Amino acid sequence: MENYQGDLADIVRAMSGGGGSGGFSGEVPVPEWQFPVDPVNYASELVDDFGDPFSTMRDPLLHELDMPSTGFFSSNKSTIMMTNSIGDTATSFGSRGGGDAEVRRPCNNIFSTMLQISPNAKILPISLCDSTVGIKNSSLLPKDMISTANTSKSCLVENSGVQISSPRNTGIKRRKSQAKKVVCIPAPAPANSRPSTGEVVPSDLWAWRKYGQKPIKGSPYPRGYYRCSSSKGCSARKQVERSRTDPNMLVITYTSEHNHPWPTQRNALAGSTRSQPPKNNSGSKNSSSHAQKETTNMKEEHKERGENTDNVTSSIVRTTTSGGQDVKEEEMELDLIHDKQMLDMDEEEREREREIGLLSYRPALPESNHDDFFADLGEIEADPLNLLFTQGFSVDTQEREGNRALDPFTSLFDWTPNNTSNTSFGDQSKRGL
DNA sequence: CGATTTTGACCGGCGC
DNA sequence: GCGCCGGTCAAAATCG
Repeated sequence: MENYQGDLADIVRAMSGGGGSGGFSGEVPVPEWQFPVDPVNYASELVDDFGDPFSTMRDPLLHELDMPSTGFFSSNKSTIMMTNSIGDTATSFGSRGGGDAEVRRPCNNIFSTMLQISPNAKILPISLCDSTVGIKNSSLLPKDMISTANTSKSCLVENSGVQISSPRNTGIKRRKSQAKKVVCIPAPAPANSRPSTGEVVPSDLWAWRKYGQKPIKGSPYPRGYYRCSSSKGCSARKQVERSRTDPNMLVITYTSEHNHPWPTQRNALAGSTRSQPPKNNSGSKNSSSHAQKETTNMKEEHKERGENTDNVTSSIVRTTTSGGQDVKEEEMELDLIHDKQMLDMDEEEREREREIGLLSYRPALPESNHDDFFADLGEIEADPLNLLFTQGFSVDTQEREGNRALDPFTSLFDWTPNNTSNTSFGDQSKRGL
């Protein structure tokens, strides 16, 4: 296994090549099956229009996820993208029986696994979460990529845990009868990078102000509560927590809608404007807070277990719900499906799933690079990532240039060295413009 | 000085 | 009714 810089290079190459116009396309042979369909046209199929109450919300992050030419993420509630950690092997998972999932393209990039579910498919996330099912149904998936499936699975299951499985949550949701949208993304930074808060949240164009943090029962990781500060009176909120099953993933739950357009200036800090913990611990607040303990413990735990906390994986699922009763029914149904799938496994399969769950994918990383991965990422940002986000994504560069003024995400991904103050993943200490 | 984070306290729903 | 728990409030600290 290569180190992460190498992996990232692969990722960039793969994505560029996959996009068909990337600068790296000539460097690495890209299998023809990587993009059997035109990415733009393909992505256009993913435009969500299923009556999703959030379809008009246009959350920048989610809009980002919709970026057609990137194939980066998909917020389509009927589409789940699973990616692996190295971007060199991929497959697509179908739901159990393969009936609901239409494998549109096996792909070979960082966002390697993408599948589109028929809008008619009633059961979405859980069935897709079942990595074992995917493995069973996939002849393309090497055994060593099982953990990749698990990474996604963990996330998706986490989604189910956040939004679906918890009876307590169901009560709360029913009480509030609020539509929620759950997004699972790879944690942009290892948990130990911000000891005081535990999380670095990928910023979007909204300005989020953190108004609370709570330890969540059953999860070693606290949950942060953010509200939109772009506009007074905006009721948009989000909750950010690290997936308890996959600490590499962040689960972001969006609640309510923005009642205002996107900020014209990017001052969004995604709830984390300070990259550095307080230098002076002698303040009235004890810096060795619960969150810090948690994240520190998590770091050490991962080290002990030899886990790579910097897994470059991503998985997105958007689950849109509205109305308490529907939510409850959906939750129950999904739980039943998942339980049934578990029951359907033979013992060996269950054992394998348990192993997967415990032993997530572990690329062999030089220990010295472990903690500094995202620092390294920042270093190479001006290189492949810059190319990635300023060029490599552009299947239709001219069109995107033309839309630049209208598309906040062109600036979001504009990680040019001269624009590092706007970078979100690596450095969130910078305030707004 | 304004914006933001931190964090303990408080509130309200739910289950027992 | 009580306790648990998630969500929110708000004062103090911090940062640029």
